[in-house]
Amino acid sequence: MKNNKVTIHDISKALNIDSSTVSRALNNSPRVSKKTKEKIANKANELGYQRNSLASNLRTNRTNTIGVIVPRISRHFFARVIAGIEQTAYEAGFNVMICQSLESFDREKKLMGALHSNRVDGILISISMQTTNYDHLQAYKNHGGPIVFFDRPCDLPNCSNINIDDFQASFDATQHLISKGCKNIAHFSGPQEVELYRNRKKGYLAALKKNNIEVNNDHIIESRLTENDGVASAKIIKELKIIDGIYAANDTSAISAIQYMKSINIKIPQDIAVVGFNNDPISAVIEPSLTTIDQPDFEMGKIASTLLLDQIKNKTDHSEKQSRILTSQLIVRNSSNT
Amino acid sequence: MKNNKVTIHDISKALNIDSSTVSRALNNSPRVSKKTKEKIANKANELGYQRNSLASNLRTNRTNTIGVIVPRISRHFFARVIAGIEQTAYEAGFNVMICQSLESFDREKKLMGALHSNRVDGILISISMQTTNYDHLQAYKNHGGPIVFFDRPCDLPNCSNINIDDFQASFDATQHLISKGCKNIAHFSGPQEVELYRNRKKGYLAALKKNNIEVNNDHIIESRLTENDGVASAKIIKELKIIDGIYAANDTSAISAIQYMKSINIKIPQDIAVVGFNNDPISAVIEPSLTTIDQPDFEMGKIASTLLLDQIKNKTDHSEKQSRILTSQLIVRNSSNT
DNA sequence: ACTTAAAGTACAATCGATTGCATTTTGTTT
DNA sequence: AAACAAAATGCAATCGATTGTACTTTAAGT
Repeated sequence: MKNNKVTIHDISKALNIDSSTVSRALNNSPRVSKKTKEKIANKANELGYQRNSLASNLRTNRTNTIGVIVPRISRHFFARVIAGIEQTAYEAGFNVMICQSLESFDREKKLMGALHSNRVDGILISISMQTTNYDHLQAYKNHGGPIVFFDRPCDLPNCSNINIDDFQASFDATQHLISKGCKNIAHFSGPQEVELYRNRKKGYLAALKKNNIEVNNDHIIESRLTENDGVASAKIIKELKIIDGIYAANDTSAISAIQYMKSINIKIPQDIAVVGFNNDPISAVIEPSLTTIDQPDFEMGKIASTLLLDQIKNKTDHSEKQSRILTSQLIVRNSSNT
Repeated sequence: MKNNKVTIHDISKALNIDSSTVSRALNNSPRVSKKTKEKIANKANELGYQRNSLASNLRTNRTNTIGVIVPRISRHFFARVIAGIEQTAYEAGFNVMICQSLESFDREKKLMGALHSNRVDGILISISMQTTNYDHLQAYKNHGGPIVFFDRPCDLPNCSNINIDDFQASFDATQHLISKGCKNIAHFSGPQEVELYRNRKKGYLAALKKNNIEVNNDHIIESRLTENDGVASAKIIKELKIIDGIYAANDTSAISAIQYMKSINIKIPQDIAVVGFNNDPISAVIEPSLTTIDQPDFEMGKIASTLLLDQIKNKTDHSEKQSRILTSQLIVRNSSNT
């Protein structure tokens, strides 16, 4: 009653047809007559045959599977990217293995190993915040297959990167606050090991400079941008007393900051205007609704996986880096609209 | 430079040691001397060897991988369940393949086939809304491995189900509205093919009955409970004119309904009190904050995967059904608190 | 030094599907 | 009916790792 896995040999025996013919029939090879194909298909169905991909992939040295590693699937942005990836992949007949690193370097390393070991044909990854060493990525690149990075840039040789222009987006966000009359704008920044956050900070700084506003390092608050960090950062802002605008490098921290500030009667946007980053669904619902940066998430997933699939198909080791920078958009809502 | 996959045979040749010994060494078998193990480990490292799981799994007939199918990974509830599943699985040395059906029966069928074909050792699934035929599940159960259902019940023979008591939770939610003085309570229900929604409806009906409130079928609005459905349902409510309470079978529809009602100046909870289901993060942020049912999502994932792993390990085909009903909790917030 | 048990290593079959090549069957042409 | 090309099927090696059994080396005991 158990372990009754059906193989092509079972079909082969049942019909007294060689297993090679069975295999070809199931793969719809033109070398098998229509009649035999039907017989085999029926028998396969009857026995409940399901191809053993392990065997098949071992033989063909192809899994038709791509691996995806994101920090956390529950984040709206990543969920949307994954949706884009899956759509493209499924259309191309590829399976997708989704994994989350939970921002842990160790986990990311293990996941890379597991994907490599499972011989996925390629990997799409948004590296964890802790990732500063790329050996595990290089190892897969050397002996595994192509890698395409998205969202969080990574300068591994010969690997494409799909990102938005974080610098520009941040510049726009900050400029927006300035144009709304903010004079002392704080910035909630993320871990500086992460290029993405460095770029966002640069955009913020550039906007200040452009407007001849002096940079005050006390106004740049660095954290991991979690919910708790948002509240903690808001407390610091409050102590500074002088802040009239916040540009947060993600919505999560911006939202919890808003909630905290509301609870202590700071008026938004009158006292302090706030701009976030990501356009999380929650940003449209909170009151006041949050001005934020909308990224082409779904499209990013589609482009990243298209690029990866191209590299997988053109085994021709051109592996030319084909980085793309997508444009994001400032969505002005009430948290910055006086 | 490419396709340079390293195998145990490469190591074997390089060291002039039989591949069987290499295999045993890499698996830390006691039959290989410490010295040889070291030599092999070093060489493996040097060559960038990564075990080919396809070959290994084919031989051992075990993948140490479980498959997970959820309707949509971006829903907070499912993301949390997955977190619980992954924690348990990783501790047990299992990999997890995450897939989303997007509520499509066809996709679910394909995913089951892919997981089966990849020989996952077992499957955890929350079936799609469209799923009323269970042949694809039975097929895997017959020739593949154990299945455990979570969240959405499914009565496949010999399969465990982990759910919350939807009836009781709904009863409590409705009773809460009644105790707050609501006389005409509407219910946003989901597709009636789905047992879960039938159960939630039953709980609603039971609470009315218990309080001698007559059931009015016009007050039960059936939909797929999407954001748009929430708005549409709210419009119907408005036309009824008489409704003073809504119990929605999910937060998504409740939240969009609240937003719509606010936009047309219906006061919540004064005019209409609202209770949702799921405790999405957004429910705490919306104003008024949403009274809802909190489910032990993370725990559900842990229990479901523990049960599955047990069945995988005890190959002893006991496969005794071990269903569990977890208790959920009503979280009272402002949308129902006058 | 010699036997013998224990430790370490090698041989060869195996998992299930694929595929180049060989062989058989079918069908067409004369 | 013979001849031959084309179509259909069969044979056997292969992918990379595992594992029962057989063999060789080491070490211990006397």
